[in-house]
Amino acid sequence: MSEFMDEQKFNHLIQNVSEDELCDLAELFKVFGDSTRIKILYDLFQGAKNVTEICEDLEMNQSAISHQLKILKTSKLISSRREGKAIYYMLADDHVKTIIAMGKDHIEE
Amino acid sequence: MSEFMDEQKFNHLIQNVSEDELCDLAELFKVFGDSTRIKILYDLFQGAKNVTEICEDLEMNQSAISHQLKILKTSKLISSRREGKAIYYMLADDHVKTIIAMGKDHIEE
DNA sequence: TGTTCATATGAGTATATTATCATATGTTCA
DNA sequence: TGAACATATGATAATATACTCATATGAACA
Repeated sequence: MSEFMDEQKFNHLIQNVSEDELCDLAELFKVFGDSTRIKILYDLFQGAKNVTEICEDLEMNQSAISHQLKILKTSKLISSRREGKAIYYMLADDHVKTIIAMGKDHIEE
Repeated sequence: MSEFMDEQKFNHLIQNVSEDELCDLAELFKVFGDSTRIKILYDLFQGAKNVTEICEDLEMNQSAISHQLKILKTSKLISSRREGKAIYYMLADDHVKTIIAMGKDHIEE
């Protein structure tokens, strides 16, 4: 079925998805569906970064970044730890990379 | 790296993604980030359906569905064929199923 | 050709979203 | 403790989005 995924797990995942689960899925993808947020996520592919570093990388102001970091954290796509004055953000798990890779694979055709 | 994807292809996909490509990715995920659209896509997991059938399945009015079908088609997530008066829509390729499966896998944790 | 069925489309409205600005919170260190 | 740095947050304004309504387009068939 899929080029990338074990067929049994794949079939399990896409069977009998309830309306509520579909809404949760939409909420998840909505988080990926903003260029600022996806740039932050991609920036974190390099490893943990604090807010100031992310602001510099994206050339955006601190408040805008903080607002988006909050959304990413609420969706559990990133986690954070404090180090002195700075707060470091990092990807929560490999799903983020995988989902982005899937999207890219689609676009590349 | 990923549980689901060949490591070499995976690494290729996520390396050196340009800012423009990240914006395109955001645009793609934005399409998945609406509950009506994701319900339509999931409805089409069952196979090709015409507009009337989709309206009945989702219990939504025809105009709303047509508007969203247009967005899905523009993003090349679905394709269509005419059969007499009816127009049948179907998933454009397996990426749609894979991306949704990835999202579900993330949510299930 | 005119009527009916199926779908698409444009305009308008209500809602959601994002960035900015101002300011608050929290940490470090003199 | 107070100044400086790092981050978070609330309010606002601008923009984007999705649904509805009315209507247009297109196919089939009498």
